[in-house]
Amino acid sequence: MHSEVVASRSADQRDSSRESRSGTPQLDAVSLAIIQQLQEDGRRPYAAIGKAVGLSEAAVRQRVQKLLDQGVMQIVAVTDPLTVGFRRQAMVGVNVEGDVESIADALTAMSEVEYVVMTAGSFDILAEIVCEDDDHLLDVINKRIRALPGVRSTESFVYLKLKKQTYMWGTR
Amino acid sequence: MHSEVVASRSADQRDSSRESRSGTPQLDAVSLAIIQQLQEDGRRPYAAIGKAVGLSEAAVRQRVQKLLDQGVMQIVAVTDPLTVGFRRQAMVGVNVEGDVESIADALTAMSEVEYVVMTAGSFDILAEIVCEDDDHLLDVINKRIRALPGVRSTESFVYLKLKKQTYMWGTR
DNA sequence: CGCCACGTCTGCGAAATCCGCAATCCCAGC
DNA sequence: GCTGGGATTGCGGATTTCGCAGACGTGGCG
Repeated sequence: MHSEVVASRSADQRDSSRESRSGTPQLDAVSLAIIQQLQEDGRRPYAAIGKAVGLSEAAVRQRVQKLLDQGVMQIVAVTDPLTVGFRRQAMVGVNVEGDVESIADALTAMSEVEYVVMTAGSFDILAEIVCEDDDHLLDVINKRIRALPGVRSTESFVYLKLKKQTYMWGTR
Repeated sequence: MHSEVVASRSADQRDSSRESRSGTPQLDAVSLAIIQQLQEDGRRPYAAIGKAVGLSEAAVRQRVQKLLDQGVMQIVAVTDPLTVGFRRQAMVGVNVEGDVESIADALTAMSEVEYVVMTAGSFDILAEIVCEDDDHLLDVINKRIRALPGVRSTESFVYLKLKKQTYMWGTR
């Protein structure tokens, strides 16, 4: 009933030969299993997680703390923006002349911008915007984003209906 | 030190005149403050939250449980896909002929698709895809998405660099 | 007005959980 | 074979969670 993870106890928690280029350590099967548990319920007690992954309560606690410290995961409350009073959302595609990264940084600094990613394709940057109403959205796009020096053009996609949003990376 | 929320105790926790059209109840200031606390740390103890928002431990516990039951928020672990072994991500814009929603549903059913939203603009649907490698990504886009009957065209934006991703709705 | 129903808040004791720490184990290097 | 570092375990003590009974405030109704 517990989908026990075997993983030959205390194998390679951090095998330095498997570091990704960004310096982020790879995760072993046990840590992955711990993350999965916490993706189902971020408040699940350490003892319960330990039983599921085959580790003691203290060991789970230690690994969770390390994962948090390393920034591999965070345990947070996520909400539906609509119920929290944000009624307009949009994805904005941005084309840039000159330094793309500095524009991306400028977008990152805006509190209405939830999500910024540099892409390959017909946009240089995609940014998701969360606003309270149409006026607010219009203001952010036309007055603030298009005003940035280096922004050549933008294209907006106003959200009509959010169909799916999961946080289950690795739970497949 | 605690940014106390006053809120004239036991005022309108759920004022039925302020229901949004979707039937989701509006949140009062105290619940919002609780959510903010949990957005900073999803495992923060109820007593600490209570001190911050001016409520007893039991009351906070009750409200959090209700927020979870109502689906207003969820407390989960979120990770950086890269560190969990997903090396390719892309946003895909989809154009549809016929029923948009049924295509959106089909995308929603795919485990590689993290995010599906119906939009106004030059795409009918935006979908975010999380894959293990290029082959996997290619397979999902060309074999699975473009094969859906009703999909007229797609345009892909492969992620080069994720600059920002927050879960702080309402914390502004 | 009195009364009741309903929802929320509080206080409190019992059970479960979290936390820190010292001891142990395991592997790699010398 | 010995040693060092990291991971794990076991264990009390402090803290937190949990369930529940009682209090409080509001609104409906005879």
